[in-house]
Amino acid sequence: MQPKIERLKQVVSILRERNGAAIKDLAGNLGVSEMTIRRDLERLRLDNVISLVHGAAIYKSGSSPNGPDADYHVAIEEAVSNPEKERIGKAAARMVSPGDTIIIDIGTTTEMLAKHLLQNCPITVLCFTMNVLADLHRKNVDTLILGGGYYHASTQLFESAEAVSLVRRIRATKLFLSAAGVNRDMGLTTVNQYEVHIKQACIESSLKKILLVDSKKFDQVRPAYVAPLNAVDVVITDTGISPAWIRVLEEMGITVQVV
Amino acid sequence: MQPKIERLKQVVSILRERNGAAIKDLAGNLGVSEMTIRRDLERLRLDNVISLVHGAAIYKSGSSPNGPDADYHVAIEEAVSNPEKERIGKAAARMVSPGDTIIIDIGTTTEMLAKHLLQNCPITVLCFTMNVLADLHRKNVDTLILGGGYYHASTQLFESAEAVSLVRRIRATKLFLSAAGVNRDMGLTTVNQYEVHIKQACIESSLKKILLVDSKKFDQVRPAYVAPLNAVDVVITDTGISPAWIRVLEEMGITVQVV
DNA sequence: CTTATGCTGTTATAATTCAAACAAACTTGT
DNA sequence: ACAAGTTTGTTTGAATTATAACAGCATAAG
Repeated sequence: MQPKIERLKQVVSILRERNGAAIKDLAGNLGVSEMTIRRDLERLRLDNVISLVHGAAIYKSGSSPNGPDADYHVAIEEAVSNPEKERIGKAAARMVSPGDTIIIDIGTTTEMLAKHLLQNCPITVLCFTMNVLADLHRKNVDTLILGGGYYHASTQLFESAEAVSLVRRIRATKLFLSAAGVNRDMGLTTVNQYEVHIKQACIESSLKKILLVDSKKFDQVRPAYVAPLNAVDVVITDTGISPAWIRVLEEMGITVQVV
Repeated sequence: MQPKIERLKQVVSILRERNGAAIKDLAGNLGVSEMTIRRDLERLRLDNVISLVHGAAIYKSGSSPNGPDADYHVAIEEAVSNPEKERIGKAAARMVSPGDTIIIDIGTTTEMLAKHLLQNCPITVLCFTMNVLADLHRKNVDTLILGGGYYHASTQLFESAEAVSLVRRIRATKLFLSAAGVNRDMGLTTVNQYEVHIKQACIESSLKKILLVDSKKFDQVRPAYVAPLNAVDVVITDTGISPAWIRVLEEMGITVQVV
């Protein structure tokens, strides 16, 4: 039941973003069979979220407010957009000033930063993922740099040794870093080993390091070690953080911003 | 010609309103055959207004490169969907076999190749531009590699020294090359110097080099030298090529395909 | 008047998708 | 641990759509 709900959210997210999609594409993107997607879509159709045509689903943007299962629709929509992460991203966007060169790290929280960046802001941005790229593509940022390489469809991430070289050639005023685990003794950790070199290079190339993590990440440990806690200068997180953690961070000289 | 433009506008209007529609429905609503709708949609797809899936079309919102898509008729009048380049791209797409690793060079002609590539074809693709990336992003190719770097908004191109390194690490079965000038004595030339290293690296990393050029490019010379004519194995061009040029190329051992 | 050109519709064949049924894998509750 | 209920993937024949090729028809130019 849990994985199914998660997949349904992803399906709705994709359909909303693209206005619709072929069943074959959805199956490929989510790594499940077409039959599974078909059953998911049938459920969404009954809830009036989409309309089905032969081979594809089309998102209904003019949502029916008084549909029989409108609650379900809203529930899915809200769950898709995580309010904590959105607030964190918004706060991070406020820290960006004209003239900055910023690096946007991989991760769902840092994606929110890209969405909330102002239009026509004269900044230089370095990023590594397709969705951040798509967001910035239309925002007329001054300079846009992408660390290229092999594309991972599941995470929309480009990865290569050359991207690391590219980062090393760059000097940024601010880095917006993410982490899957934040532990006092084990430091900042992430899931995939290939992210490590990129993240470390980003830390070394940036003047001010800003960590964006929702409060669930505290005390967690993930397999790939990135850096010690004191590698960062600022932490932006949500109100779920414990007072003890705030004390720990501030004793290390880290500024904590709770949103 | 006038009734067709009118119908195209209606099609765009419907698709924009509903986010997308089945071909069968469009044919019914507009009172024409499905074949006609299919041809209309193919044109809209090449103009990047919609994406096509089996049985339906999905409207692309906000992806219009210049200005609001409200006055799409401008794009239609422009209709720069250059038929020669389209045929060349289609012919090139037919040369791609499952299992291939292909490099798609920069240029408007090579873009057409990306648009005509089959969905779910198990190939590895290396590219350098945003629009090719966007085309391939949803086609479920086996592996997708992007040479990253600084983004040039005007040409939708990523450029960096690291992209050249990336190309050097790769071995492709087929390269689809473009050129701004093709001259017997001056060889293959292009406009910008920064394209040269990429193109040369692509040539060195590829087994079979296929040049895609419309016939207007013959005899022209551009400032940046790329390679001699005999660096390529196959030339695909349109029927505007002169018999003399065909003879010249074939005497060099180059296969010429006219479409 | 004839030719050329572009647009539309029809056909036949190929390719893709659908829907149902069953089996395997995973959850859940006892 | 066991059984009941979900969820997912695969297979099959049937239905739908795609593509290419050809023919009809209008319009415009010579």
